[in-house]
Amino acid sequence: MLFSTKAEYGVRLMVELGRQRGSEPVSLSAVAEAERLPLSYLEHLVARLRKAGLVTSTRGAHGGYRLAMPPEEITLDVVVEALEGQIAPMECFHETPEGKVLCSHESDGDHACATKLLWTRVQGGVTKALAGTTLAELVEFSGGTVAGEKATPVGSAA
Amino acid sequence: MLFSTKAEYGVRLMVELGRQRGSEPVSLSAVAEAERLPLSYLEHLVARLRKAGLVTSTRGAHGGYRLAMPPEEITLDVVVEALEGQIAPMECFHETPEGKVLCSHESDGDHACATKLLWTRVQGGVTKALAGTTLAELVEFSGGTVAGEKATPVGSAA
DNA sequence: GGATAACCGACCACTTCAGTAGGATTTAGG
DNA sequence: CCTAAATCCTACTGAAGTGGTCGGTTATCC
Repeated sequence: MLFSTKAEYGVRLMVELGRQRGSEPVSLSAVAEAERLPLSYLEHLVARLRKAGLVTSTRGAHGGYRLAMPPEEITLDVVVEALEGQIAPMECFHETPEGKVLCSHESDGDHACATKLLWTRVQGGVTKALAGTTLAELVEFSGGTVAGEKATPVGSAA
Repeated sequence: MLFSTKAEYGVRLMVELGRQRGSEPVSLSAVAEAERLPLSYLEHLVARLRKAGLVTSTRGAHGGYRLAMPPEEITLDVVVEALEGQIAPMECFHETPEGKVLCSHESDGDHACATKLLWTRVQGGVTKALAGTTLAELVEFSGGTVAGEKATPVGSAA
C-alpha cells in the first residue's frame, strides 16, 4: 500500500471541514461520527494538520476545528505530507528545499544508480497527482459544500 | 516511503540480469557482490520474481538466473508488483482484472467517497510512471548492456 | 563425490500502524 | 462557580511489516 489510513482518515477529516466552510468550528466528535472513524485516533491526525498550519482550533465548549485557508488554496500534497511525512518513493530519496532529488547511493558502485530514473518518474507522477488536486475539488466531488444554508450539518445524520 | 527496499533491491537485481543479456546464467552471489546486497535476502526477492515468471533459474553448479524475456518487453509495473504485491494507494482500493478501481467503502455514508478522486489520480500517476518504463531503459541508464563482449562481467570488479 | 548453487522455511530485532486510555487544560453557558 | 464540552498531550499496546539471518535440502557440473 502506498499510503496508510493516516492519509485516508486525515483527508476525509479535511474534506469534512471543507464542507462546513465559514460556519462554526466543527468538533472532532462530529467528524468522527459523520465519517465513522475512531475519535481518539483522529486526535492524533488533526494534531499533525494543526502543526502543519492547515487547520486552526478553538478550545473549550463549542470549540472545534476550521480550515486555516479556503479549500481552493489547499493542495493535497501538503495535506498528505503533513499526515504521512515526506513523500518519497524510496528510502534513499531526499528532496532538497529547491526540489532537487538526491539519491544517497549515487555512484556507490562502478556505474550510475540504476533505479534513480525509475523512482524519479514515480515521484513525479505522485507529486503531480497530489499537487494538482485541491481540497475544494474533493469537497465538490463528495457532495459539495454546505456553506450558507445548514442543509445537512455534519453531526445531524445519526 | 512509497516503496520498501524490496522494490529497490529487486529492480537492481533485474537490471543486473539485464546487463548480462544472452550469456550464461548469473549467480545470485555475483549479483550480491556487484550490488553490495545481502545474498540471503536476495534469495527471497528472486523467488518472487521467479514465481511471477520474470526470471528463470538453473540449479546446480554454474547455475543462476536469467531474464525470462528480453528487457525491452519487461515493464517495471510488473516487476514492482511482483516484489511489493498489488500496488494501490490505499487499503480500500482493489483493482479488478479489467483495470477498474473499487473502493470498499463506496457510499457507506450519506455521500460519495470523498477520497476516491484523489487516490484514483495518484494510482494513475504511479501506474503510468511504472508501466511507461522498461527494464531496457534502466539498463541503458545505468551504463548499458554487456552483451557480446564481456567488458565488465558482473562479478569481476571486487 | 565435492563444490556450487538454487530452493525452502523458520526465526529474529526493529519499526510502524492503528487504536486505546487517561488525564490536563480551556471555555461557553446556566 | 460549576459543569459539560471540547482541545490537547503522553504513554501504552497488539498486530503486522521490514530487513534481514540461519540451517538445511536438492540439483548439477567437474
